[in-house]
Amino acid sequence: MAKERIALTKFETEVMSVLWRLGEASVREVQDAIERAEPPAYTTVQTIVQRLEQKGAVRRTRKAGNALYFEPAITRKSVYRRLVDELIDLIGGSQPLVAHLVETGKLSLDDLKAIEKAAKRGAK
Amino acid sequence: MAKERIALTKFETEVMSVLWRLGEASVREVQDAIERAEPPAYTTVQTIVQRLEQKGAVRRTRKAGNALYFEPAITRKSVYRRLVDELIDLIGGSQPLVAHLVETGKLSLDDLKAIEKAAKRGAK
DNA sequence: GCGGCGCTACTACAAATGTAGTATGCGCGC
DNA sequence: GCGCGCATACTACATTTGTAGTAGCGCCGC
Repeated sequence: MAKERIALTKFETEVMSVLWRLGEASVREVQDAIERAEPPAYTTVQTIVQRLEQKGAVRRTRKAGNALYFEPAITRKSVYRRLVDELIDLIGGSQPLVAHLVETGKLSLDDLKAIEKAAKRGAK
Repeated sequence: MAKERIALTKFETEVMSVLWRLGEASVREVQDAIERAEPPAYTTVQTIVQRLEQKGAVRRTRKAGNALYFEPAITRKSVYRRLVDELIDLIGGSQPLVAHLVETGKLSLDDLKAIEKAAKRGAK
């Protein structure tokens, strides 16, 4: 389902997050879903969605009233993978990354155990 | 050692990586240390280093010949923390992040165990 | 059927970022 | 002690990104 060599900016990624969460949304709905101190103007969100459309990251699904609805055209996982890969590359390995998480208290040993268990079950 | 609310771009972060690795380096050395298909021009690297200096991320240490040497003025950890935090925020938690790593094969169960062990020892 | 309102399409623009050129200065080797 | 060459300081510029305004069209309600 697509090669997905699409680079997304921060804000674009944020919009994608909303779409992944909602499955489908109008520009208005995306704007409403973004929580910010200073919320972006409607047209700002619109521009981002348009850019995403040009990049092939979202596609139009339907029209309700005169509003268009959009859905993601790339998977959450593919985008995460890209971001995570970059970070791993920078930090120098996934193990150091996780070690960093533990060190800085972002992740507890219990968390690790939970993940292990889930992984074992999932891998079956 | 500094509040370190410094935002770094991708390229800037790359340069910082070199400096953390080398401890101290001239612009020329940084340029040489960057591996790229198309290596950046000397002055390009120079510009980045200058911007880093303005941001307070690096500082001059000494002069050898007529070349300046620079060293990091912010810690690797503080930058990592920032990047990791952003990613966690986006993905929605550190646990999902690690889960993603395991799922996509970036991290094995053995890695997890190793990290756990190390953490236990370290935390003592 | 028509008017208003919301939505889209298009345009604009400032700041950040990546990339590099030019002018000039200074140190080292001869 | 002088000039060559590398390094610096300054300037420049295209692109990307964030942010938003405006013009105009098409639905829906009346």
